[in-house]
Amino acid sequence: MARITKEERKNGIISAALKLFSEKGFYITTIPDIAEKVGMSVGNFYNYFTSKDILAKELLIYISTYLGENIRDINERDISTQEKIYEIVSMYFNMAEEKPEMIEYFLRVYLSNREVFSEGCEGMLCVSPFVTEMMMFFDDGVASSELHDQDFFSAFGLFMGYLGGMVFLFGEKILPQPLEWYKESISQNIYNALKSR
Amino acid sequence: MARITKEERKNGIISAALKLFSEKGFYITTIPDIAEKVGMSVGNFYNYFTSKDILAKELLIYISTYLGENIRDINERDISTQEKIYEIVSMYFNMAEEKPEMIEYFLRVYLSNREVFSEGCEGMLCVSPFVTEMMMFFDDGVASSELHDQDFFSAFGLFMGYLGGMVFLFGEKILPQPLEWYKESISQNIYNALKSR
Amino acid sequence: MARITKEERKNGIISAALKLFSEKGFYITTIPDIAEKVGMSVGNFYNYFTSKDILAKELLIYISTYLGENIRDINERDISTQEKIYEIVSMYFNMAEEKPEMIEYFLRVYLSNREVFSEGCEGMLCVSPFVTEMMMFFDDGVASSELHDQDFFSAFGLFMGYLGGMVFLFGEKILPQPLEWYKESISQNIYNALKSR
Amino acid sequence: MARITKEERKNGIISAALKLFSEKGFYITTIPDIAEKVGMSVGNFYNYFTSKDILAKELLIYISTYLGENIRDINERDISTQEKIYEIVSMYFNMAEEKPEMIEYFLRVYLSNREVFSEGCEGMLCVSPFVTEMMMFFDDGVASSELHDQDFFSAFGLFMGYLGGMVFLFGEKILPQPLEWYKESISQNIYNALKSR
DNA sequence: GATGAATGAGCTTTCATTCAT
DNA sequence: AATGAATGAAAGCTCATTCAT
Repeated sequence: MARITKEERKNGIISAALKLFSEKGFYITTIPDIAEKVGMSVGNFYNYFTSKDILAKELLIYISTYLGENIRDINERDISTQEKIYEIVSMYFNMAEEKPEMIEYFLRVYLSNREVFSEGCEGMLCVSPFVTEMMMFFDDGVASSELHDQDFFSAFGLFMGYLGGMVFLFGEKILPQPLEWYKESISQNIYNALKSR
Repeated sequence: MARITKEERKNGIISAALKLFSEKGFYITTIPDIAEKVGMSVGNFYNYFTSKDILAKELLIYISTYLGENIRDINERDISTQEKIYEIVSMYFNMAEEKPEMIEYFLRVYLSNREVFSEGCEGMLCVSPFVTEMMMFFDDGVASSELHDQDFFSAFGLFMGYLGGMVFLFGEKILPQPLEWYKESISQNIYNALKSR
Repeated sequence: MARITKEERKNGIISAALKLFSEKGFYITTIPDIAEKVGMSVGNFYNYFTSKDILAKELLIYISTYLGENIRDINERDISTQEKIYEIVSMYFNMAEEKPEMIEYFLRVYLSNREVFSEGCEGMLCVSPFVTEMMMFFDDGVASSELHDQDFFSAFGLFMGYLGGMVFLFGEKILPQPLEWYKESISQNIYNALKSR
Repeated sequence: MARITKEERKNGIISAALKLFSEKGFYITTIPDIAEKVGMSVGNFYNYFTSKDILAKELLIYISTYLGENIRDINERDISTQEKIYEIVSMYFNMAEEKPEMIEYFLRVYLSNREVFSEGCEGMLCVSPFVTEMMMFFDDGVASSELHDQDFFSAFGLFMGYLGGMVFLFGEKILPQPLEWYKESISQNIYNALKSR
């Protein structure tokens, strides 16, 4: 009799909203749009998320957690830092191809609708699961003398800005090659930039 | 008797809109907001720009041209590629501090409101003055054997993604130091990533 | 406890809009006008009709159907064609006195706001229930040799143009007598014009 | 040095407005539209007509006068009433083909935008040059015993409603034949309806 | 006479959110 | 939990008309 649990309903909304927000943008996507995609009434939507903004914030935490977990998996492997860089780039690009809504949500919704996240996600609050894991990565690399000891944000901005930039170009259909194709050179560039001197 | 010319009026709108869009976002900013900031009636606004979307596109071209000109100035100087990198980073960070609305517009409005720019700014159409100049920079660097000969987008994504990422962190007030402070390490990182091997 | 059904709401709008459009014209009548007359919020209006134009088209079909049904009732009676003419004229004038909004909508909204009906009501699309019935009337009259066999539009234009013209004069308060008063002479004129020779 | 006289300017406006109003309707046509078509500034337009409504009324008088003159020419000819009917129908249809803006203005602007003409054109005030001439026509026909002595409006409504109806069908591109083609049968129908019995 | 920038009220339409059922 | 009709504020945009030049 497989009842749909509250948890499943919530996941359904998350999944639908993620797709719509990342495709059409936060303001273009309406609550009726989302409700329709889940197959649920508008009124009922509000039993799961008390506002559009709250939904956006939960989505952000959801993605950040997911990304963080993926990076932790890589961090925990017994491979060199250079190999880790390659793995993170691969994972990120893979996600951008397989589940583009996640990365696109980051780039298009989070990075640009400040007003939506200003209350409750100040600083890196909603994004910390992912940022923390990147910190671990750098610290490990520096500890093992594979990476140059530098300010975290200089390194973080390079890594994530670079990947974000590439995915943006990919999303705009500007890249002449598939994302896959750039993995090597990009990992190499990142490594060259960060390695100990 | 210092009449306000049509050109000046248009510039007034551009300047006001740039500020508002970059601060509050495209959808939160209303035409009445802009008109009020310029000190002009709503109706009159439409004598200068036929729609909100058109304004957004003209703004993009305006910024791209401005950025492109600044980069050309650097490109034309008789300095090493490594120094050019430093100059571009400086110029970019300087702009982010002095005229934050320009860079923020790029990051927050252009990069995320696809639907606004999809008609008329396909590909890199409205952004070409700036992109072209970055191409020149890379080509020159490769020609003089200072830079590693690689795919343009790999290099472009690194450079602009990195700078964009830093400015984003700066805008979010996450950076513990002023942007200025990062110029050296970031230029170095970029140079290390791109230099000939 | 006598809830208002969706159907009743829609009919309420139709009825209010019909009155307002026919009295004040399509462009002078605003959606707030209509909503207020139905006792409903502006927003809610759009749950029933997706645009002002759509409403206008549905209204036209509504009237055309209503008129068509009335003519069919007359067509099916076992009376002479001359009597049918009298009955149609009576019915039309009666309607113009009792439910003037219907005829006036035809004359004032449909006949003159081409741009509103150009998409979706091309030719006689939205008006066919009524036109079809008039065709039946003529065909029957010709078949029984009571009417002269002539081009349909020559006959249709006479009949409807004449009636429309009279109702227009009536609406302009130009007629010295009530519409009622003209029934005989007009029916006679029409019959004389169309009867077999 | 052929200066453009005030009169010529006014005629230019009349001609342009007539075309625009009849094609697009009164409310869709804007004063800037008209000014542009005449090649004149918006501000200057108001030196010739003090408002859009005034223009509409002057247009109506202009057309009514023109139509009246054409009918007088026919009335004054030494031909039978039946021939006069044919001549009037011909003239009217000819005008509808050659200068459609005039007839269309009558049908689409005057007949349906009551609010525009309600002040200043009450009753048949602005249309009297034309109506008067039609009255003469009927009176003459009755006096010579060619027409049945009946109420003026019964006859007028038939004549003008019929012609208007046909031109409407023509304008809607519903008629399978050119207007020309219907002249005979329509004149005959009108004569049959009105002739003395 | 001529210009056209300027005004501002008002229009159609949208949408997050509520709440009676 | 679930429904979806209802609200109403606010958005983008238009246009007749004015008036300083």
